[in-house]
Amino acid sequence: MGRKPCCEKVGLRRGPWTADEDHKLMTFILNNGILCWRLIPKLAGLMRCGKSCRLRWINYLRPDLKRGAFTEIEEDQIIQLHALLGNRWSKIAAHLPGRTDNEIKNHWNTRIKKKMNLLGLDPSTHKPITVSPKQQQQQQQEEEEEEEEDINLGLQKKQEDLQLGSPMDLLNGYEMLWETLDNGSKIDHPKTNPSNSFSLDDSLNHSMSESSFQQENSLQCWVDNVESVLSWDEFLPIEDIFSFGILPVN
DNA sequence: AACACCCGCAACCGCACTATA
DNA sequence: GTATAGTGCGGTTGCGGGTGT
Repeated sequence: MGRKPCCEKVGLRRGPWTADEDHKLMTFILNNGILCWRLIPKLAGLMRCGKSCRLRWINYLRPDLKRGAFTEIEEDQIIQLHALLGNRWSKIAAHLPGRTDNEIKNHWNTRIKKKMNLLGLDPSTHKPITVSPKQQQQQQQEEEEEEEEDINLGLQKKQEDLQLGSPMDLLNGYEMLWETLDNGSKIDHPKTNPSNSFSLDDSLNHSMSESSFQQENSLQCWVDNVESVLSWDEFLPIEDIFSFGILPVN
Protein backbone atom coordinates (compact mmCIF):
# COMPACT_ATOMS: atom_id res chain seq x y z
CA MET A 1 0.00 0.00 0.00
CA GLY A 2 1.03 3.59 0.51
CA ARG A 3 4.13 5.03 2.06
CA LYS A 4 5.49 4.54 5.53
CA PRO A 5 4.09 6.73 8.31
CA CYS A 6 5.63 10.17 8.55
CA CYS A 7 6.76 9.63 12.14
CA GLU A 8 6.12 7.65 15.26
CA LYS A 9 4.57 10.13 17.65
CA VAL A 10 5.61 8.10 20.70
CA GLY A 11 8.80 9.30 22.37
CA LEU A 12 9.16 12.41 20.28
CA ARG A 13 9.91 15.79 21.82
CA ARG A 14 7.36 18.59 21.62
CA GLY A 15 7.22 22.20 22.64
CA PRO A 16 9.83 24.93 22.30
CA TRP A 17 13.05 24.14 20.46
CA THR A 18 16.35 24.29 22.31
CA ALA A 19 19.47 25.98 20.90
CA ASP A 20 21.04 22.54 20.57
CA GLU A 21 18.14 21.23 18.50
CA ASP A 22 18.26 24.33 16.31
CA HIS A 23 21.97 23.80 15.83
CA LYS A 24 21.53 20.16 14.84
CA LEU A 25 18.76 20.91 12.37
CA MET A 26 20.53 23.88 10.84
CA THR A 27 23.83 22.03 10.54
CA PHE A 28 22.15 19.10 8.89
CA ILE A 29 20.18 21.12 6.37
CA LEU A 30 23.06 23.42 5.50
CA ASN A 31 25.30 20.41 4.94
CA ASN A 32 22.87 18.11 3.19
CA GLY A 33 19.99 20.21 1.93
CA ILE A 34 16.34 19.39 2.35
CA LEU A 35 15.80 15.82 1.33
CA CYS A 36 12.76 14.24 2.94
CA TRP A 37 11.33 15.82 6.09
CA ARG A 38 10.51 12.39 7.52
CA LEU A 39 14.16 11.39 7.38
CA ILE A 40 15.71 14.66 8.52
CA PRO A 41 15.07 14.29 12.28
CA LYS A 42 16.46 10.76 12.28
CA LEU A 43 19.54 11.67 10.27
CA ALA A 44 20.11 14.86 12.22
CA GLY A 45 19.75 13.08 15.55
CA LEU A 46 16.62 14.90 16.62
CA MET A 47 13.75 13.48 18.63
CA ARG A 48 11.25 15.50 16.63
CA CYS A 49 8.78 14.62 13.91
CA GLY A 50 9.52 15.75 10.38
CA LYS A 51 6.61 18.11 10.41
CA SER A 52 7.97 19.90 13.44
CA CYS A 53 11.41 20.19 11.80
CA ARG A 54 9.91 21.60 8.62
CA LEU A 55 7.98 24.21 10.57
CA ARG A 56 11.01 25.19 12.62
CA TRP A 57 13.15 25.58 9.52
CA ILE A 58 10.55 27.53 7.54
CA ASN A 59 9.45 29.82 10.33
CA TYR A 60 12.67 30.38 12.23
CA LEU A 61 15.93 28.95 10.91
CA ARG A 62 15.81 29.74 7.19
CA PRO A 63 18.75 32.02 6.33
CA ASP A 64 16.68 34.29 4.11
CA LEU A 65 14.26 35.26 6.84
CA LYS A 66 13.83 38.93 7.52
CA ARG A 67 13.81 39.66 11.23
CA GLY A 68 12.30 42.50 13.15
CA ALA A 69 9.07 44.42 13.14
CA PHE A 70 6.94 44.87 10.05
CA THR A 71 7.37 48.22 8.34
CA GLU A 72 4.39 50.37 7.46
CA ILE A 73 5.01 49.58 3.80
CA GLU A 74 4.86 45.88 4.55
CA GLU A 75 1.68 46.33 6.57
CA ASP A 76 0.05 48.18 3.69
CA GLN A 77 1.11 45.40 1.34
CA ILE A 78 -0.34 42.78 3.64
CA ILE A 79 -3.63 44.64 3.82
CA GLN A 80 -3.78 45.06 0.08
CA LEU A 81 -2.85 41.44 -0.57
CA HIS A 82 -5.36 40.25 2.01
CA ALA A 83 -8.05 42.22 0.20
CA LEU A 84 -7.19 40.26 -2.93
CA LEU A 85 -6.31 36.85 -1.57
CA GLY A 86 -8.14 36.56 1.73
CA ASN A 87 -6.61 34.34 4.42
CA ARG A 88 -4.25 32.59 2.01
CA TRP A 89 -1.23 33.46 4.10
CA SER A 90 1.25 31.42 2.12
CA LYS A 91 0.25 33.27 -1.06
CA ILE A 92 0.59 36.58 0.75
CA ALA A 93 3.97 35.53 2.14
CA ALA A 94 5.15 34.71 -1.37
CA HIS A 95 4.95 38.42 -2.16
CA LEU A 96 6.80 39.48 0.98
CA PRO A 97 10.36 38.15 0.74
CA GLY A 98 11.81 37.08 4.06
CA ARG A 99 8.46 36.87 5.80
CA THR A 100 6.71 33.61 6.64
CA ASP A 101 3.04 32.82 6.37
CA ASN A 102 2.92 32.19 10.10
CA GLU A 103 4.52 35.53 10.85
CA ILE A 104 2.13 37.37 8.59
CA LYS A 105 -0.85 35.51 9.99
CA ASN A 106 0.18 36.37 13.54
CA HIS A 107 0.77 39.99 12.64
CA TRP A 108 -2.60 40.18 10.95
CA ASN A 109 -4.45 38.67 13.90
CA THR A 110 -2.66 40.68 16.57
CA ARG A 111 -2.03 44.08 15.00
CA ILE A 112 -3.60 44.76 11.65
CA LYS A 113 -7.08 43.55 12.59
CA LYS A 114 -7.13 45.98 15.50
CA LYS A 115 -5.70 48.75 13.40
CA MET A 116 -8.43 48.29 10.81
CA ASN A 117 -11.14 48.18 13.45
CA LEU A 118 -9.85 51.45 14.86
CA LEU A 119 -10.05 52.87 11.35
CA GLY A 120 -13.64 51.70 11.07
CA LEU A 121 -12.85 49.05 8.48
CA ASP A 122 -14.05 45.48 8.53
CA PRO A 123 -10.90 43.30 8.42
CA SER A 124 -12.66 40.51 6.56
CA THR A 125 -14.33 42.59 3.86
CA HIS A 126 -11.97 45.60 3.93
CA LYS A 127 -14.99 47.84 3.67
CA PRO A 128 -16.11 50.54 6.10
CA ILE A 129 -18.14 49.00 8.88
CA THR A 130 -21.81 49.80 8.30
CA VAL A 131 -24.36 49.56 11.10
CA SER A 132 -28.16 49.50 11.15
CA PRO A 133 -30.00 52.36 12.97
CA LYS A 134 -30.71 49.99 15.86
CA GLN A 135 -27.07 48.99 16.09
CA GLN A 136 -26.10 52.64 15.76
CA GLN A 137 -28.29 53.51 18.75
CA GLN A 138 -26.81 50.67 20.74
CA GLN A 139 -23.32 51.70 19.74
CA GLN A 140 -24.01 55.29 20.79
CA GLN A 141 -25.21 54.10 24.16
CA GLU A 142 -22.10 52.01 24.61
CA GLU A 143 -19.91 54.92 23.62
CA GLU A 144 -21.56 57.12 26.23
CA GLU A 145 -20.85 54.50 28.85
CA GLU A 146 -17.29 54.31 27.70
CA GLU A 147 -16.93 58.05 27.96
CA GLU A 148 -18.01 57.83 31.56
CA GLU A 149 -15.24 55.38 32.20
CA ASP A 150 -12.82 57.62 30.38
CA ILE A 151 -11.91 54.85 27.98
CA ASN A 152 -11.67 57.18 25.03
CA LEU A 153 -8.45 58.54 26.42
CA GLY A 154 -7.01 55.08 26.23
CA LEU A 155 -8.17 54.61 22.65
CA GLN A 156 -6.68 57.93 21.68
CA LYS A 157 -3.39 56.89 23.14
CA LYS A 158 -3.49 53.55 21.30
CA GLN A 159 -4.09 55.35 18.04
CA GLU A 160 -1.14 57.64 18.68
CA ASP A 161 1.04 54.69 19.56
CA LEU A 162 0.19 53.00 16.29
CA GLN A 163 1.05 56.19 14.40
CA LEU A 164 -1.87 55.67 12.07
CA GLY A 165 -2.72 57.57 8.96
CA SER A 166 -6.28 58.74 8.51
CA PRO A 167 -8.93 56.24 7.39
CA MET A 168 -9.17 58.10 4.12
CA ASP A 169 -5.49 57.50 3.45
CA LEU A 170 -6.02 53.77 3.67
CA LEU A 171 -9.14 53.87 1.49
CA ASN A 172 -7.31 55.96 -1.07
CA GLY A 173 -4.57 53.38 -1.00
CA TYR A 174 -7.05 50.69 -2.00
CA GLU A 175 -8.38 52.79 -4.84
CA MET A 176 -4.84 53.36 -6.08
CA LEU A 177 -4.10 49.65 -5.92
CA TRP A 178 -7.14 48.77 -7.97
CA GLU A 179 -6.34 51.46 -10.49
CA THR A 180 -2.84 50.04 -10.83
CA LEU A 181 -4.15 46.55 -11.28
CA ASP A 182 -6.91 47.61 -13.66
CA ASN A 183 -4.42 49.47 -15.81
CA GLY A 184 -2.69 46.17 -16.29
CA SER A 185 -6.08 45.08 -17.72
CA LYS A 186 -5.46 41.58 -16.52
CA ILE A 187 -7.45 41.62 -13.33
CA ASP A 188 -10.95 42.36 -12.12
CA HIS A 189 -11.98 43.03 -8.59
CA PRO A 190 -12.60 39.58 -7.06
CA LYS A 191 -15.68 40.87 -5.30
CA THR A 192 -17.29 42.11 -8.49
CA ASN A 193 -16.15 39.29 -10.73
CA PRO A 194 -15.04 36.36 -8.63
CA SER A 195 -15.26 33.79 -11.39
CA ASN A 196 -13.00 35.66 -13.75
CA SER A 197 -9.65 34.08 -14.40
CA PHE A 198 -6.71 36.44 -14.33
CA SER A 199 -3.00 36.53 -13.92
CA LEU A 200 -3.00 37.59 -10.31
CA ASP A 201 0.65 36.85 -9.72
CA ASP A 202 1.75 38.97 -12.65
CA SER A 203 -0.28 41.91 -11.49
CA LEU A 204 0.85 41.60 -7.91
CA ASN A 205 4.47 41.23 -8.85
CA HIS A 206 4.17 44.36 -10.91
CA SER A 207 2.51 46.37 -8.18
CA MET A 208 4.89 45.10 -5.52
CA SER A 209 8.08 45.61 -7.46
CA GLU A 210 8.01 49.33 -6.79
CA SER A 211 8.59 48.79 -3.10
CA SER A 212 11.52 46.45 -3.30
CA PHE A 213 12.93 45.00 -0.13
CA GLN A 214 16.42 45.35 1.17
CA GLN A 215 17.14 41.66 1.20
CA GLU A 216 20.87 42.15 1.04
CA ASN A 217 20.88 42.87 4.75
CA SER A 218 18.74 39.94 5.84
CA LEU A 219 21.42 37.27 5.65
CA GLN A 220 23.86 39.40 7.60
CA CYS A 221 21.20 40.08 10.23
CA TRP A 222 20.58 36.37 10.53
CA VAL A 223 24.28 35.69 10.85
CA ASP A 224 24.57 38.38 13.52
CA ASN A 225 21.67 36.94 15.47
CA VAL A 226 22.82 33.35 15.36
CA GLU A 227 26.53 33.99 15.78
CA SER A 228 26.19 34.74 19.44
CA VAL A 229 24.54 31.38 20.09
CA LEU A 230 26.17 28.95 17.72
CA SER A 231 29.64 28.00 16.64
CA TRP A 232 30.22 28.57 12.96
CA ASP A 233 33.15 26.17 12.88
CA GLU A 234 30.83 23.30 12.04
CA PHE A 235 29.22 25.00 9.06
CA LEU A 236 30.41 24.71 5.50
CA PRO A 237 31.40 27.81 3.54
CA ILE A 238 28.49 29.32 1.65
CA GLU A 239 29.96 28.30 -1.73
CA ASP A 240 29.96 24.66 -0.63
CA ILE A 241 26.44 24.92 0.64
CA PHE A 242 25.13 26.12 -2.67
CA SER A 243 27.13 23.55 -4.58
CA PHE A 244 25.20 20.97 -2.55
CA GLY A 245 22.10 22.55 -3.97
CA ILE A 246 19.60 23.20 -1.24
CA LEU A 247 16.24 22.39 -2.68
CA PRO A 248 13.68 25.17 -2.70
CA VAL A 249 11.61 25.00 0.45
CA ASN A 250 8.32 25.70 -1.29
C1' DA B 1 6.84 43.36 45.75
C1' DA B 2 3.25 40.41 44.36
C1' DC B 3 -0.39 39.27 41.76
C1' DA B 4 -3.57 39.44 37.76
C1' DC B 5 -4.38 40.41 33.28
C1' DC B 6 -3.16 41.21 28.44
C1' DC B 7 -0.68 40.56 24.27
C1' DG B 8 2.44 38.58 20.89
C1' DC B 9 4.54 34.77 19.07
C1' DA B 10 6.08 29.99 18.46
C1' DA B 11 4.36 25.68 18.00
C1' DC B 12 0.79 22.33 17.45
C1' DC B 13 -3.42 20.32 15.35
C1' DG B 14 -6.26 18.82 11.87
C1' DC B 15 -7.78 19.07 7.30
C1' DA B 16 -7.05 19.10 2.21
C1' DC B 17 -4.49 18.10 -1.57
C1' DT B 18 -0.85 15.46 -3.85
C1' DA B 19 2.14 11.57 -4.53
C1' DT B 20 2.96 6.88 -4.50
C1' DA B 21 2.61 1.78 -3.86
C1' DG C 1 -8.49 2.76 -9.39
C1' DT C 2 -7.91 2.75 -4.57
C1' DA C 3 -5.84 3.25 -0.20
C1' DT C 4 -2.61 5.48 2.38
C1' DA C 5 1.53 8.30 3.39
C1' DG C 6 3.72 12.95 2.65
C1' DT C 7 3.39 17.70 2.51
C1' DG C 8 1.47 22.23 2.94
C1' DC C 9 -1.70 25.36 4.84
C1' DG C 10 -4.87 27.83 7.93
C1' DG C 11 -6.80 27.92 12.51
C1' DT C 12 -6.00 27.51 17.30
C1' DT C 13 -3.58 27.08 21.60
C1' DG C 14 -0.57 27.96 25.33
C1' DC C 15 3.58 29.92 27.15
C1' DG C 16 6.31 33.82 28.47
C1' DG C 17 7.14 38.61 28.85
C1' DG C 18 5.22 43.12 29.63
C1' DT C 19 2.09 46.15 31.93
C1' DG C 20 -1.26 47.62 35.22
C1' DT C 21 -3.15 47.48 39.91
